[in-house]
Amino acid sequence: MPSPSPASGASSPLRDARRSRFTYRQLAQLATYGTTTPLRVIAHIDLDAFYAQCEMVRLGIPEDKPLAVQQWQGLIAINYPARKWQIGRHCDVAEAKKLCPELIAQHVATWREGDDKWAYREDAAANIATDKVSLDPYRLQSRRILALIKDCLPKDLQKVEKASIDEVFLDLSAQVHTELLRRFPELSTAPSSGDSAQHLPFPSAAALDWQTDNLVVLEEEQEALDPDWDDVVMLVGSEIVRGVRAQIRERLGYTCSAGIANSKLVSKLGSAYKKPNAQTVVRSRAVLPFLTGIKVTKMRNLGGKLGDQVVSIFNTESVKELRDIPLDQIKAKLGDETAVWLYNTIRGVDHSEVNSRTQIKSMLSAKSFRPSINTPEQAIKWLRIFAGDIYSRLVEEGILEHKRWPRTINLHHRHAGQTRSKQSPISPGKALDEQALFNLAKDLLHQIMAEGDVWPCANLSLSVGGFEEGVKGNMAIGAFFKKRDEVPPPLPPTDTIPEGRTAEQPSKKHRLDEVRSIQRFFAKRPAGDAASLGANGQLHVEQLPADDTSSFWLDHGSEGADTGGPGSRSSHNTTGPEDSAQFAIYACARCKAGFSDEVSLQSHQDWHFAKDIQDSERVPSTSSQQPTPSRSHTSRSSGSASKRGRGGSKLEQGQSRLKFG
DNA sequence: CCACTGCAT
DNA sequence: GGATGCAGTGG
Repeated sequence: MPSPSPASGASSPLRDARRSRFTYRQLAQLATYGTTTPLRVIAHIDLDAFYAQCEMVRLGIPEDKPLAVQQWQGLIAINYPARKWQIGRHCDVAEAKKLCPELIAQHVATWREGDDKWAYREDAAANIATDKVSLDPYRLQSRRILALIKDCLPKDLQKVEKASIDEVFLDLSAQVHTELLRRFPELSTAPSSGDSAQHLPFPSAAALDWQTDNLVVLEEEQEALDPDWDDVVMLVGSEIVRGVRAQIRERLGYTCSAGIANSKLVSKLGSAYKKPNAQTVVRSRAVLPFLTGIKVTKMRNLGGKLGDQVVSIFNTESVKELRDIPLDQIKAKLGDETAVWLYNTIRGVDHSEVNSRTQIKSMLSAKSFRPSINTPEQAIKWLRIFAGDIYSRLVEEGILEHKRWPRTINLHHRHAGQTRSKQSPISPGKALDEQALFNLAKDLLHQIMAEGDVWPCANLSLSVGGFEEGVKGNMAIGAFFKKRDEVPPPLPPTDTIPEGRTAEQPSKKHRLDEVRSIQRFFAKRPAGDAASLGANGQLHVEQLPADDTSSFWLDHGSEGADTGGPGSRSSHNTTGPEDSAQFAIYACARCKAGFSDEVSLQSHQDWHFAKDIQDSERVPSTSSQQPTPSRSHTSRSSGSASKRGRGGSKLEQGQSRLKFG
């Protein structure tokens, strides 16, 4: 249980000078992802200015060129070269160009009424009234990166949580544990007393080589302390992360920053500490000094109202000053639970779990209207576009193969500063196509309109969620080659990886939801189609296609920052995210297999897809205390979400065609 | 199960 | 600020 006692473990006062502060038990807990061991190793990886990098890679723009991603007149991502010109998120395009005339402002892709697919369009910004942003290109890149990260880690010792489109948390504990036993055989011999509370011997190798890592600067006396196992595990973790980052860079062309620490909380702050393209290790001895330099509102869950409340109540943003406030005094202001959570947080104490989850739980398509819209006809036009957008993404999720199936649909609406929403179940028994989604959405709109006060409407959004897993890997591979058309809904084996716990959260209750459990199985990935980190923490690269990096986006590049609309592009095609568009024959980017036609390649890629799913089902999970309400988690890697570009004309990477109404 | 709120990128 | 996504609260 979380106790407000200061920081990490090992507080035995009667320590043998030649023994570690840590015990055999604490070491052993690494193997099971114990959430409270002070030896735990968590990494947070954050892509640098992600959308901007996606455009740089897609367009083949040299790394040092300033580029920003434009959305209407605003900027939603600014790469690091552009930041040198003081360009920030608050700038609009005009201001930014004034600051830096050479800035490349690439507008995001958009859906356009009457068109059946998203596209990069030169005139997007001028068509805010008819276009809606599509973030699909970034979702696709996100998936590729995530799949690669998973491929870099041992299949049976990985725990990966997709935290957002451009961030992941890794719990490296089990992998580090394995590596530790390999490097330090003395750890494998049981404690002489047979008591796991016995302290470990000191690590035999004294000096640790941190290579290019950033270490938080410490006072000399702190730094002078002998390295103990908490330092060693961080070193091993940072080696793993360095390898993963190198792969992301080499194979996909993206840079990222990472933090390695004992908790999600601190690792996340660590990844932000130095950017771009750097990693920061926060050893346990460095946690308090590190946090001292950070504003409380920068800490997770304190960036909003609660953070403001804390600042105004205690009259300081300083973590250091807040640490001087007695717990009781915080309790008096914030209530016991929140107070304890805050007390721990500002000391870097966070036992929240890294959830094995890489799949999306809901998807949303939204539009803010400037100016507002005023009629049902206008609204319905947008519902059509939302339905198209969401349907195409559902297809990517594997709805056609029943891999996943959404159970609810939700329409939100904003009027006069107020928002209202209506939700309804999606019949699991009926075919779900674009038209069906559209009809459901219209229904919800009518319900909302029935309650009045709708117009003018400033915002509409349609979302689906409550995904359930459908028939998955237990399907023979052959089944993936069958026709994919409307199929009956999935009869999902309701499932969930037993996991979930969020040790402490501010001011929230922890409902004990049903934690349904599942058995996952499946054959192992045939060795050799990916880079992986062996138990020794070294990166092993086995036959990953060299062209994987260059073929995907880069072949789009040479035309510069043009519109890229399907109509404006000539010779590259793209049927799927993995293909090598520049070759006449169809080659699988994953394994180099060649095919003579698109259909064969697609089938082959579907096989990869299926295999990825299977592989990803094997992540172990553990439980500890305090359940968190969770529905169905499970993980999959989607190294090759298969896209169908059926039809003749060119599509952007990963696009799918839609029929609008 | 539904509607809403808060936090986050 | 806009487009997303997640988790939690309370009815």
